Amino acid sequence: MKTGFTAITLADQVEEKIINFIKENNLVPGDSLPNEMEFVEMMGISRNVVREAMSRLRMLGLIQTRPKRGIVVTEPPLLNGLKKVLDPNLLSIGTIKDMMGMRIALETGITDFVFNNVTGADIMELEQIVSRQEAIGINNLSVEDEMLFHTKIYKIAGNSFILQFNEIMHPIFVFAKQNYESHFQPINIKLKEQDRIVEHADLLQLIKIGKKDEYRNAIKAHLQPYWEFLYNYNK
Amino acid sequence: MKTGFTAITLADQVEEKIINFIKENNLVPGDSLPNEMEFVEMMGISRNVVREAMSRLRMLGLIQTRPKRGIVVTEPPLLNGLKKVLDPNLLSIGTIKDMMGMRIALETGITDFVFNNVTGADIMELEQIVSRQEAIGINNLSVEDEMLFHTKIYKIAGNSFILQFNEIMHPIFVFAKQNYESHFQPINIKLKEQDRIVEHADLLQLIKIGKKDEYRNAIKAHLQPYWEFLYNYNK
DNA sequence: CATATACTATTTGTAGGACAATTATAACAA
DNA sequence: TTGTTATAATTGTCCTACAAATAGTATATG
Repeated sequence: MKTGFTAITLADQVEEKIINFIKENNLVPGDSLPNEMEFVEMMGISRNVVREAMSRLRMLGLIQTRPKRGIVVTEPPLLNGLKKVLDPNLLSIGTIKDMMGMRIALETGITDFVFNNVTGADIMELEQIVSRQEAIGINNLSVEDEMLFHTKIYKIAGNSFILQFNEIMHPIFVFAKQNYESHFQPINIKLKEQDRIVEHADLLQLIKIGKKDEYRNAIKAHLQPYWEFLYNYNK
Repeated sequence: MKTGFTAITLADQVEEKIINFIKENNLVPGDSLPNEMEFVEMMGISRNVVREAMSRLRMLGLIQTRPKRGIVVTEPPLLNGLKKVLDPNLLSIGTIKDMMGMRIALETGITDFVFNNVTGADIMELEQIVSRQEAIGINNLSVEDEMLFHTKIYKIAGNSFILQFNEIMHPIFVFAKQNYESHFQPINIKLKEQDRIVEHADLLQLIKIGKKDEYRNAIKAHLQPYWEFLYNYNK
């Protein structure tokens, strides 16, 4: 049985042609595109097909369309597509594991940026986050609590693309954490057996005393259990 | 003048509803969706609108559609959308700079993975790449030549998502490199004034002798000029 | 009985026409 | 000059029709 094959539709081709049209004519955000009927005539196809293609580009944020005004090129938000597609239910464990790996690489990789940019005010904010989390108790931390600390770290790094990427990865982290904890419940039992777990307080301390290399190792140790766990996990 | 506002169309809403339908019913790759006409009746809209929404999901790789068979959920390739949208002409310098920053963070961040996974065969392959590049001469390296070395590093890291991401970022790297070199031509003049440039041969040497921390600093030094350059660059 | 072939019905793919909704532009009025 | 109104152009939505592909069934064939 033939499987997986999907025909290339006219909409697919027209979508590509329109993207090429933008590139070949060096259009930049703010420039106008020909209107729907002009594309219809240019390509000898029906308006429906043009509209399907435009609808795609519109969703990606590559164009904006308004009655009478026509079609205008816009600066696309880069991660629109990824956001819509990133549902752990639809992804293989291998993919989820790779994404957690990417997250680890990213968060260790921004260490230099973090240490370059961090201010006294940042540290104060981190201290507040940590003390609030200690009040809650490490065993009761929700994923959102957990996220607060990391998001602040990303903000200090000062790269809005990375920040955005991290936000979008959130469902993956939720998935990894929930499944991890449902296996090693309660999580702290498992962790007490090992060397003491790396907590946010430890990470903050390393930032405060400027131990960059130790921080890099610590943040990795903080995240890696979830990644390693995914090796043995079956959905 | 009102600007930037784009109406929320029916297609936008239907797209969202279909995605929610998949999530709420816990559909996984291989499961079937209701066909077009069923959605038409469910939502009281025209078939055109449903088709626009489906066309979007199809583009993202979230579904496959075939006559008679209907609509089937598929595991989405995560970066379909990003790939279509990533054209340096359409992006602000700030965004491009952030993406280069992400690349630097990623490539430094995978250092641990690289050193954990690297084999003798990998090193031999890297040696071949480096010696070929030295034959060409560092000043004559095309972006594609340059890329060969880095792509191999990413492969060693063994994370296909990161590898894919790097491939998609290629246009950004081309843009950064070309503009950098058109400012400091020839690039080597500029670099000779500084401490000796970090070349692929140096990176390879550090891998061979297992100097992980030095490698991490070196790979950063190797890439950072492009990133810093973007600060002062105006399109 | 097994296997290949042809048929049928269903569903997506494409086309074209009609009208509604929106709004940039022009024309006009104050 | 400024504000209002009319207009015309363009996208947004709906509808109908048919083409193309194909899963499933029926039929023919060895």
